[in-house]
Amino acid sequence: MNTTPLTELEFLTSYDPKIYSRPSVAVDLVLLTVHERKLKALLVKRGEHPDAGKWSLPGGFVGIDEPLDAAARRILAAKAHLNGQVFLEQLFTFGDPKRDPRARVISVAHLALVNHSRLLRALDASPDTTTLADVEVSWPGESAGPALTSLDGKPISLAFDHKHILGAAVKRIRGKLNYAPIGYQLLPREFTLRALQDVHETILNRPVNKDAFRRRILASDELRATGRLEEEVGHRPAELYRFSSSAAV
Amino acid sequence: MNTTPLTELEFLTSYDPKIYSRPSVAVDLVLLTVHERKLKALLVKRGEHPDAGKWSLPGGFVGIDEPLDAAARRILAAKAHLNGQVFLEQLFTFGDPKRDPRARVISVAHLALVNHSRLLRALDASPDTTTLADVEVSWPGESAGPALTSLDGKPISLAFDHKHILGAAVKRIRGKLNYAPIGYQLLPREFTLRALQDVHETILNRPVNKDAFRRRILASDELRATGRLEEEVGHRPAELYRFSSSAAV
DNA sequence: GTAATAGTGTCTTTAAGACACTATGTA
DNA sequence: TACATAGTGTCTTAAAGACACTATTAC
Repeated sequence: MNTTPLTELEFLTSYDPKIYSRPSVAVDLVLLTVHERKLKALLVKRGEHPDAGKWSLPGGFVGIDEPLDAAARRILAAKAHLNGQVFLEQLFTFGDPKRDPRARVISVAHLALVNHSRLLRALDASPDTTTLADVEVSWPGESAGPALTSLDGKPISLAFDHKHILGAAVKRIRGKLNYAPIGYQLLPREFTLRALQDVHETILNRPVNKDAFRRRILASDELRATGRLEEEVGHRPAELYRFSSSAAV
Repeated sequence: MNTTPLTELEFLTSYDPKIYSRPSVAVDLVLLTVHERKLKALLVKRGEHPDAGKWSLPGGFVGIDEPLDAAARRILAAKAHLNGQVFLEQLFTFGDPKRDPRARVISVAHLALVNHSRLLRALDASPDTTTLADVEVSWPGESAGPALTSLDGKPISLAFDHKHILGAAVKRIRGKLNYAPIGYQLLPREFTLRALQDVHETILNRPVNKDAFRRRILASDELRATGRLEEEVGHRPAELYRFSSSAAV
């Protein structure tokens, strides 16, 4: 058996005759945050056709030697000016040949979560081609579908298949809430249990039982009480907690 | 604003200067089945370097106009001779730049499930470069890691990063068992509750409570009793069930 | 009849939900 | 003081686990 390494070109042409019509690979980013009991996603305004003027998820092509998550973090830094620790995970790969009318572009969608005030500070340094749109999903529980987005109460439509990517992101974060401690990613380092419950209710789009929520969260040993209280709230202040393995933010 | 459509070449060269060094995109397939209380995966023997002679997951490049799931089904037909209805879902996209030493190949891994006897019939028509290897995973519950594979009790190592792809597949199917009716995908059209429980125990690699399992499965309304009994079993025969929405197999 | 597994009934345990009650800050 | 929300204690409910018991077929 011939074990002499082929050159990359030999390999590709022998294995993949369509080497010169390979798909492009991009990363699109669903950056979610929660503010005032609303789920919000970062969008950027498209400057070029197709869909020029429409809002879209931030994205970009993957470098030839760049890991997928590195591309996602590069886009996170470029479009949202977020550099430090940010929750990020791969979501799903969208590969419909017609999803981009110009060419075959396969998009490896990623989900990122960041707390609202940190995001606002970062976006202050951004051009005004970005916005935080409200995200609404009508479907409950385990079902799924596209997400609806609006700005100042007015519905907006997204470029390409981005409403489906956003829908997949909402489904993912709803599912993860049940078994993974991710709510704190959307809050400042110290927060009250009520604030965490608000985040859960916003994401799930339904009320959650206060007693059971407190019992479950505290029993899970994921939070650490600080002993300090919130201030200036006009009523009895709640105790502040931190996430236990404080690699957070 | 110029709204004249660019040609694809103009678009790609302006947007993606590295057009001529784009990654290749492949699909790798984790085809799982269960037989005699063992989880098994379809492997193919590599004929070419690197890793010539090693076992690997079946895979192939994605056509320029081919949807990702279509590529997965094409590979399913080519490597396992499976053509009809087969459970298939996208798993995860593996994009480490060094995962293939020859070139940048991004792999969109897919998970497929099929019942053992149907698979054996299909594989009868296959060359002997395929095998069904035993899959073992040591990590329990929600944790994860690479999978171990063995043939006739002897450990085998897989090509590329395929042990990690296989590990992700086992994690996925374990998670899905908790909320989705997928066990029946691994059984013939009619099966006993005990057989379904065996499948669950094999995948989860732990015993499951018989009473609770029966109650939960029957309450979920996913199964339909046939009224008929299994035969020739040497003891009291169990009733045969079918999956309710019998799009199955 | 015995062996072996199928299938049922019921008690215990665990976690969620309901709800009333007390606690403690601001105004 | 009133008010609003924080936080606790306990009862109810739902589902899982434990376990004993009956049922039915092969032999």
